[in-house]
Amino acid sequence: MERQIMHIDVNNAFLSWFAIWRLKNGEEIDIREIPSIIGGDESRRAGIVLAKSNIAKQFGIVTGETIFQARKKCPNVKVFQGDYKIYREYSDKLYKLLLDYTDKIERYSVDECFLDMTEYLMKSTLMDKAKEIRKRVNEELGFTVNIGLSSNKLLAKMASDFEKPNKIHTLYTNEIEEKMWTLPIRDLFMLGRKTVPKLYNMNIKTIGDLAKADIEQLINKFGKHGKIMWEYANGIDLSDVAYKYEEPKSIGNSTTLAKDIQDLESLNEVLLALAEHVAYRLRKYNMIANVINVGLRTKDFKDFSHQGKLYIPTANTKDIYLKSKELLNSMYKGEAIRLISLRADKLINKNEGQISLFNTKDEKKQEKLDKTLDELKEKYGYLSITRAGKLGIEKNIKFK
DNA sequence: TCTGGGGTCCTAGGACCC
DNA sequence: TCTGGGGTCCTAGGACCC
Repeated sequence: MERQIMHIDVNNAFLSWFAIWRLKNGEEIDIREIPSIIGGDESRRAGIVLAKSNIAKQFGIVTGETIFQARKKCPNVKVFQGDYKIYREYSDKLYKLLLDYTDKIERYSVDECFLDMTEYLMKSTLMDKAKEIRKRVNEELGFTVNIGLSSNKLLAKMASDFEKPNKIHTLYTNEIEEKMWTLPIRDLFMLGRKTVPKLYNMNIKTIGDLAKADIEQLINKFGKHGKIMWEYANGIDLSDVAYKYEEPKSIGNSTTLAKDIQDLESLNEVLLALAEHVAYRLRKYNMIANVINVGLRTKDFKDFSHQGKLYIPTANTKDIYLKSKELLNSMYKGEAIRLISLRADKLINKNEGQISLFNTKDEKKQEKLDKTLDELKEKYGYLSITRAGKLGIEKNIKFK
């Protein structure tokens, strides 16, 4: 039976949500009505455009470019910083509203959902439901969404990306040729800045060109990715709406440093702050890590990383810090570093991890210490009590 | 005051084993 | 004498997404 899939995408999510929040908190100006952007912190060298108003878009401002470039295009663009907590709050409101329609909802990101409506339609059509959802989101939550309708996730997602804002589009199999094959290949999901030029060199310029290309040749050149891009171009996607909770496979944090750092001691201090945060998040998920990965970005944007297995899977701050320090020290050759990252990988649920025979007294002590500190963080805020905080480096790093 | 941060998945090559 | 082949695990790097 043909599935009934809906993809919902919040228009200019970060900017719209921040606009509503401001209005609710007594601000007069609706930043959706002026040239405005949500951007990162320029003083911390994180000054990129994260979202833009429709008016800012008319000036040619695009997501991902620097705020510096955005200002050149529109000198009086207003820049706001936004807040992830606010985004989360509105994302949750949307999710709750959608639960009125189906519980088969995949939260693909903070501002995108897939809905499997196959078993929830009764007499009404998918289009009826989409219209109702759009209306209710407008009236009850105060923002707009684009909705894509089709028989699989890929096509629904492509559809929601058509004309914006506040629009509903269909992209059923019989519409692929007319609505999708005419688009340039860069519009196809999963084709990014590295692959598009390669396809151009093969004289594949539209999604239609790709759909009609020789699949064997694509697999030859791109491996598994070649098969997927050919299938997507032909509107083939058998994946299910992943509505069940899934445990994270990795948890990491990274930070762009306010200034390049060129000595190991200082890098180690930043690493401690990262370790503390990553381990804290692991414990909140009740997960333990088998592998630790440390990454560096040099001042000229060269990325490299080292990873290593832990002797015992853990979520202890100290153990994670010591492992990451070992990795950092083995890889660092004195470059000027712009960004440092720490990622806990190959995670398993703590309850699934075998009760370690090697669990030493010291580890139990660490676990207890971490637990105490976590409780204080819950009570008084994350930054109230950090090991790294003592070193005064928190101001270099931003945590939620 | 030029370029975020959090993720997932894939691949190539080396080590090691039989 | 002149160099297998399959399988698995591990690591570094990279592509892509929002």
